[in-house]
Amino acid sequence: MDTKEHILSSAQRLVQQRGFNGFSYADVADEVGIRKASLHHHFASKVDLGVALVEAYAVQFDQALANIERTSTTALDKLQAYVGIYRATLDSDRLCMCGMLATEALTLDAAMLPRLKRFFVRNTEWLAQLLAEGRSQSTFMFDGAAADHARAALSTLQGASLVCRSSGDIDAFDRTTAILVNSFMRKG
Amino acid sequence: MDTKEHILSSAQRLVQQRGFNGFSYADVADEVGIRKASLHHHFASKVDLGVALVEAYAVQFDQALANIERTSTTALDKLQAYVGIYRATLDSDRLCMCGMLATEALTLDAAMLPRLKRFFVRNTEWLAQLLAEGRSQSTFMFDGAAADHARAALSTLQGASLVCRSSGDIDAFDRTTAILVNSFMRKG
DNA sequence: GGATGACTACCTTCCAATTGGTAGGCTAAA
DNA sequence: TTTAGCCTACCAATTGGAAGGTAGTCATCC
Repeated sequence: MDTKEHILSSAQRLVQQRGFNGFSYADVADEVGIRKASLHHHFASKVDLGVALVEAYAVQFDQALANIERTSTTALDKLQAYVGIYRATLDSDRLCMCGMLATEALTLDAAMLPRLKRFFVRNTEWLAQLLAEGRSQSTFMFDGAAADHARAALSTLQGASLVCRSSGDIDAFDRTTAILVNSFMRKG
Repeated sequence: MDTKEHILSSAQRLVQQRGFNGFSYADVADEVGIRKASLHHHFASKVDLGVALVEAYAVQFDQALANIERTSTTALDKLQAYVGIYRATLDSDRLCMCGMLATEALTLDAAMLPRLKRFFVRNTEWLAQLLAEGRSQSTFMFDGAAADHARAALSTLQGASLVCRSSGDIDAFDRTTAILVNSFMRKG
């Protein structure tokens, strides 16, 4: 139980830093301090571990979103807090785990894909509602479907994280997200 | 020579689809139709292959950019043609090779990283010049440094590709890029 | 209360397959 | 005669995983 969580958090970090094809059971075992075979006791196969990782990550993200709803009041605050999630991830030398997995999708077991997809749907829906809320309050301004702008915003955040990993320039990430947030603000 | 190019194009596709950690020398050898050991004759190590891949990809991209300059006249046309590169990549079930590599950066040999970085710098600079050109012609409109908007646009394209790989929804990709292009257009 | 059995968590040992890579030899062209 | 290009045949290390054993913790039933 404690060990299981230890495994999950260790493996999650490894995926976020190195990708699903970039770590092995041996890596996780070393970090957790148990033998490789004991890992198989908790997660019979690497696919099982992968599925558990995506599901655990979805729960974490839902909690983070709920936390934003609780602590932020305005639509702008919420949007900035959402950006802050990605910023914090970058700060710990990680990428969004599902962004990482998405690039590796063609190599992943079929069992992981629907869960992965759901993560993006969930995020897009949450953002869409936020944007729609902001528009109805005249805080935000944009043309067209909120869902499309939500997906575009999510894309920008994922892409900015990826670009930042190559450049190492986190200030550039901040400027990108500033442009993103600003694009929703009323002009004039 | 012909074989060498065959190896490069095969390996490039493998990286774009499965990532640098998602393919092996055996995979390439099978596709090219030679033995694994013969690969080592052309590229002594996988790192050497990786370096050659990034350099070849940079050349390809430079050619594609030059091609845009030659065939497109307006800034808007050029921007749309640039988006078209990513769209075509998605259509062949690939991601931008350097986007793929960027996510795996923490697992790559140090020799690949400066080349990878240069790709993003090059793209950002090209886009920045395009955006600046469009603004000076009053085709585009945006506040602040063109370089920052260029980086943001690149981020959106990379991220939209990644999200599309998970959703499989290429229409959504088109809507995202439409929003991106539209964000530079004069309003009212 | 003590034996029983089920269960959890971990272990050592082993496995076949795959990884990137080496050594050395053959052939054909320059 | 050298060299480029390819081969067969290896290699050690690592991969994910299977087999089977041990120790502790339960609840249950006589």
